Amino acid sequence: MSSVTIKDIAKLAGVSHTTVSRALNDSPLINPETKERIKAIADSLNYAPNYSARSLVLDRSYNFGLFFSTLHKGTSAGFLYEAIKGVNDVIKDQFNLIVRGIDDYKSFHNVNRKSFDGLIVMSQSASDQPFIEYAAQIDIPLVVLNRPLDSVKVMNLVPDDQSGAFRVVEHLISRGHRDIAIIEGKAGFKSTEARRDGFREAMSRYEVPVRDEWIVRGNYDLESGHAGMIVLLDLPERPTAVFCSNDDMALGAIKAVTERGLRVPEDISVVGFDDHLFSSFMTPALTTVRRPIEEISRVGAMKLLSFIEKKQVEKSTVYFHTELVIRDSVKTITGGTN
Amino acid sequence: MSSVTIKDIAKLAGVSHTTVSRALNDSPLINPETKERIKAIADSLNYAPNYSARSLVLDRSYNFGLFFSTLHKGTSAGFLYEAIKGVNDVIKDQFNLIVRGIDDYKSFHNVNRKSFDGLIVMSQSASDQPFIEYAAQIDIPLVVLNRPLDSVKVMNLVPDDQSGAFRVVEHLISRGHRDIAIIEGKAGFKSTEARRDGFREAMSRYEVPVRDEWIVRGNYDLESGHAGMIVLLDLPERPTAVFCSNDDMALGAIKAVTERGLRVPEDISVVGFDDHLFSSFMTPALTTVRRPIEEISRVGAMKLLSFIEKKQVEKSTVYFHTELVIRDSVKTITGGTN
DNA sequence: CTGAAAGCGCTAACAG
DNA sequence: CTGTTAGCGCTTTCAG
Repeated sequence: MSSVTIKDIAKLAGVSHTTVSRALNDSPLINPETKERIKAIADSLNYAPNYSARSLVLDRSYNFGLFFSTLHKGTSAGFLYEAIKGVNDVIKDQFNLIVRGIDDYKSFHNVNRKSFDGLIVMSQSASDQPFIEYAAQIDIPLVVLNRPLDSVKVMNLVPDDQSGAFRVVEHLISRGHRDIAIIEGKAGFKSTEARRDGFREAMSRYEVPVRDEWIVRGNYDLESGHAGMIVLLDLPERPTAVFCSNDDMALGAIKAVTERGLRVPEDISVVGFDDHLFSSFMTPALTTVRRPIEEISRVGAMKLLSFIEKKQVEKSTVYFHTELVIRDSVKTITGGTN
Repeated sequence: MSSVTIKDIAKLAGVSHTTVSRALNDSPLINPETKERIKAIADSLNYAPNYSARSLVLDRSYNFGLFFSTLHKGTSAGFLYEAIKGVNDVIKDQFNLIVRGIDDYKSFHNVNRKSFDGLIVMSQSASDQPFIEYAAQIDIPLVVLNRPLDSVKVMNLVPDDQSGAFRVVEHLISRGHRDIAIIEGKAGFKSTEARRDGFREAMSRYEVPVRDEWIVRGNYDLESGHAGMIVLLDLPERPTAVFCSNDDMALGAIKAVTERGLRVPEDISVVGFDDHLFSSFMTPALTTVRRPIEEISRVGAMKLLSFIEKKQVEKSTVYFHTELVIRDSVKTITGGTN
């Protein structure tokens, strides 16, 4: 039961272990017949290479790190799911997919070229800036997804949140809304800013005034959307539409509306951002913006793979198109501008 | 920039690399002063051990495999999320958490003691039976979560789906329902059977007749819940309550009800299973059963950890309590039995 | 308390 | 086409 090595095979085949190594690695300079013979023996012995030994000599770990800002707080299930799915689809079983929360590290020392052939950072907040800078500095093949970086030069794949937010707010305006509120995302998240900027851009482009009391803070979770909507509903002058910075908060917001005996979209319109799996099944189905996390992850994994193979990295920022998804949570107000 | 080894440290410290190794591993038989000196040098050099080398000699990989039946189909985002969170919380950074879909393997050869110190299989269907049998046979520390096994003897941690289903159906009955339908889960999943059994158990215990046309198939996704409810709604005689075998299907089912201009729970009651994160925020908030995946994963990881440390495995089946969560999706029918 | 030497399993010159 | 030899970085006897 104890594991078989190339030496065992060598003995049985009557050759040197070097020949076995070459045969198993499909070296061209080896007799096709002996190669087959060796492979047959290896098969019959259920030989599996010792990756630690191979890693040691080849200086490759066969590890692919997928690092999230955190695994405890702020990461939504759908987000984790799409990212893992996207990356896994690409690497299959050529690499080990190692999932990590950056905030689980006390020290980054053990994150290095020896332990990881490459790193994908799924960045959700500026909190992982030190890690990204560390990774960039040790010169490990690296791809940073989701959060646009300014300082560090790396391969950076990000959704175009701002234009997505712009389009969904533009959509509200086109349906005749002029009293539009925003429930913002978590403070410090770049996406929070980008979505707010898209909101403001649309408002100013169409010359719709922004009212301070209609800007409320959230933190991307259900509860904060719920709480935020209550604040808005309690205002003397209510908005007719609310842009929630993600779908989770939109769900919480709609709950708050319902609890007051009001209805979406009849009494107040609500839009979200992300297009979660459940968003089309809510009542009403949620108008939102689709952020292609799975696609970004897939492309990120492919890029990283090619960096590793070519032993050379590119550095650039690539934006991925976000898409307005129109459903039933927005009411058309007569006298609309469109 | 090229990485520093214990030999480099040895040279600087004026000792042998053996001594460095011992110092860094906190061997007791070493002079405390030299130990400190060596550690200081190691720190200043940013030394990080080469895990491939250490693995080779120690015959440990530091890899912890978390294997799902599939990563493509059938695994819900929340499920993946809770499992990863639970396991990660336990192993922190002592191990690499390697996430895998069993159906991504062409051959299991590379899953062995050399590559993994231990395995957690999050089993969702009988399709991974061959894998589990393989793992049991190579005698690797192993824990199987979520799906109850009959043949193989391993450490098996599972939610008590049947009693959960029993309790939620009992709840329907206690609220006066006697016309109760079920939308079943994916065929071939053990959980589908267990929940069906709990349903039947409650029905027979309280002597409520089960009607064939009120048993409809689903496959655990939103769409199938939607489709299943349409079938039920089109029946000449409708049930007053529907037990959906998971929350995703309940969401789809409620959508179908709403589309018909009917309301939950006024016109028809709906309950689910799983207690997804969003279930309390649906309208109406969903009555369901909580399945403690995160807890099961956490306990599973702890067990596996101890197997690895003690170099000895236990084999038994442990059930985890599922919990009825009462919310607003069930109407009380007057003349109820309770 | 410390060092010399061996070896984990594998690949890669270098010779033939 | 094949074998000999060395060595990847680390831990562990075995001697001092």
